[in-house]
Amino acid sequence: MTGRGRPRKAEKTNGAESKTTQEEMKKAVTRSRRKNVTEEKHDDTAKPKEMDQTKANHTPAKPSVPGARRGKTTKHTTEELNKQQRTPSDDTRGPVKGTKAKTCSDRAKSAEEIKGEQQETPKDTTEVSVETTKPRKCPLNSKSTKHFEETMTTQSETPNSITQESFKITDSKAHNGKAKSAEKFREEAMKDQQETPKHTTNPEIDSILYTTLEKLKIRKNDKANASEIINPAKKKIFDHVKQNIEWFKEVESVPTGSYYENLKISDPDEFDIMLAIPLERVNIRSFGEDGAYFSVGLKRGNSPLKKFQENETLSASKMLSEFREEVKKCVKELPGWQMAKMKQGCPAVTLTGPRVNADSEPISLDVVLCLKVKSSWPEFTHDGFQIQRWLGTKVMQEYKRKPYYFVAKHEGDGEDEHDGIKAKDVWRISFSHIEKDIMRNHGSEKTCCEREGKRCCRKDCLKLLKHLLSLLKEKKPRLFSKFCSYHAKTTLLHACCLRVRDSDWEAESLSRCFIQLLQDFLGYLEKGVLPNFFIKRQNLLAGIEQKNYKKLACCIKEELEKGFPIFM
DNA sequence: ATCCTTACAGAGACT
DNA sequence: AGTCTCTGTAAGGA
Repeated sequence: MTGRGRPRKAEKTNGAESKTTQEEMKKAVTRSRRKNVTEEKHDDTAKPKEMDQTKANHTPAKPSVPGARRGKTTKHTTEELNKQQRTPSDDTRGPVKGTKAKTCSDRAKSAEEIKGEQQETPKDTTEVSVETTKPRKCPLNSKSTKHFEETMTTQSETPNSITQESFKITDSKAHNGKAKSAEKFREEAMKDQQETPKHTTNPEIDSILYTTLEKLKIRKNDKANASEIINPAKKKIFDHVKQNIEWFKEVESVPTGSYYENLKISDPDEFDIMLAIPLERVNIRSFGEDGAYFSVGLKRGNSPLKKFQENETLSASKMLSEFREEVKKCVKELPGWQMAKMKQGCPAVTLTGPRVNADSEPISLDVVLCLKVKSSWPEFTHDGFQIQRWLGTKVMQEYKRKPYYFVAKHEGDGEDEHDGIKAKDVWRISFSHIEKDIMRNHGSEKTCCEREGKRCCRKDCLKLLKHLLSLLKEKKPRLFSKFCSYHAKTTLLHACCLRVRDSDWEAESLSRCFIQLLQDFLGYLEKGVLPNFFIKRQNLLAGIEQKNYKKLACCIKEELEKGFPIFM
C-alpha cells in the first residue's frame, strides 16, 4: 500500500478471513452481473465459463511496455506478439506451462555452514558479465559496460563489482544504519544519484525482454476463468474444514504464492492458500542446524490442539493427516477436482481442478496447513531481513511486529531425529505474507509504480528470471529439478537490499537491471550460497549438487552471451 | 459477529 | 496515452 488510499493496517484481524470468503461469494455475483453488462455491450452471448478466450486474442493488443512503445522495433514486436497471441498452439508459451518451478525441496535443506565473510554478497562475477555481454547479439558496448561498472562502483552496492574496499564501505554503511535513520540513507542516496548517470539501456535486449514479458502476461479471460474456478473451491474447502474439524474453528485463510503476488507468469494455473490456526502462546525450539525448522509446543492452557501434543511438541504429521482426511471428503463433493498423491514431506494438500483454457495445465491448488504465531520473530531471523536501507527502519519494525507462520513441512522421510523429535513432526517457518506485502510495496518511494509515481522494473526482472529458470529447467529437467522460483525471488529480494533506490530499477533500464540480477544470481551459484532472505544462515542452495549449480551458471552465462536466444 | 458497501490497487484490454 | 474492466484487498458502517 502506498501513501494514497486507505491507511495500511498494522495487523489483520481474526475476522478478516471469514469476511474474505464471504466477499468471494458476493464478488462472484457482482462479477456475473458485471459480466452480463459487458456481454450485452459486446453482444457476446457466451456463458462466462465458455467465454471465448480467443476474443481477447483477436484484438490487437498494444504492448503496454514503455520500451516496446518507444522503440523503433515497436511495430515489429507488436505484430509478432499478436501473431503469438492468436495462435493457440503457441509453442513459446507452451514450455512455461508444464514447468512447476515451485517444488522446492532444497528450501528445506540446512546450510552446512556459511563462513563468516560477506555472505549475502555473491562473489565477483564482473568478469563474466562484462565479457559475456559484449558480443554483438548482446550489445552492451564497452563504453556502456564501463559506465555500468563505474555506476555500480560508485554505488558500492552491487554484489559483483564489489572490491574489498568498496565492500567495506558498504558494510560500514550498513552497520551505521542502526544509528543512522533511513532518511539519512535516502539523503545520501539522493546525493549519489545526482552524481550517477541514470541508465544504461540496451535497445536490442530491451526489445527481446519486453516481448517476452508480453508473452508472460496472464490473459484477462484466463484470469476471469481461473477465479471462477478457484474461488468457489477455496470457499468450499475453507467452510468445510472450519465446520468439520474441531481445532479449525478459528482458522484463517491466507492467500499466498505468485498468483496473489501478481508475479504469476503465463497461465493462472497454480494457487496457494495457507489455512492458519492462530496460536496464542507457544514454545519453539529450533530443529537441526539451518534455522528454518522448529518444533512447536503449546504453553499451558486449554486448546483443542492438546491432543496433538507429544513431548511438548505439536505433531505436524498427525495434524496434517487429520487435515488431509477432511479435505479429501470435501473434494469428493467438488466436481472436477481431485486430490493429488501425497508427496513426501510436502506441507501442502494439492488439489487439481479444471483447466483455465484448452492449452493450459489443470489448475493446482495447494492447501497448506499452518500455525500463526503472534509473538516476536525467532532469534535466527535477527540477522536476516535487512530492509532498512531499502524500505526503511519503520517499515521493517512494522513487519517484525506482524505474526509469522509455521507450515507443516519437513525434509527427508521424516524419520531423522534431533533431541527425541522426529523431522516429520517439525514445522518450517514461513514469511510468505511478508514477501507478498513487500512485493506489493516494493518501492523505496511510496509512489513507486503508482499512477503519480515512477514505474520500476523490479517485478518485471523477477518474472524474467523466473521464466528463464523454468525454461532452463525444462531443457534439463534432471539437472535443474531442484531449482525453483523461490531462488529467483530470494535473489531479487537481496538485490533490492543492495540497490535500494527506485532509480536503480527504472522501468527504462530493464535490460541493465535484468542483466545485473542475473549476475547476482550467477554470483550465488558460483559460491554455492544463497542465504534465505529472512534467515541468513539457511543456505537455499545446500542440498543441490555442486555440479548442478555450476552447470546452471554455465547455461545462464551462455544466454547472456548470446542475447537470450532461449526467450526467442 | 456477520453482512454489506465503498474505495482503491494492480493489471490487462480497449479506444 | 488515457480510460475502462475485472479481480483482489481492506476499512468501516449497519
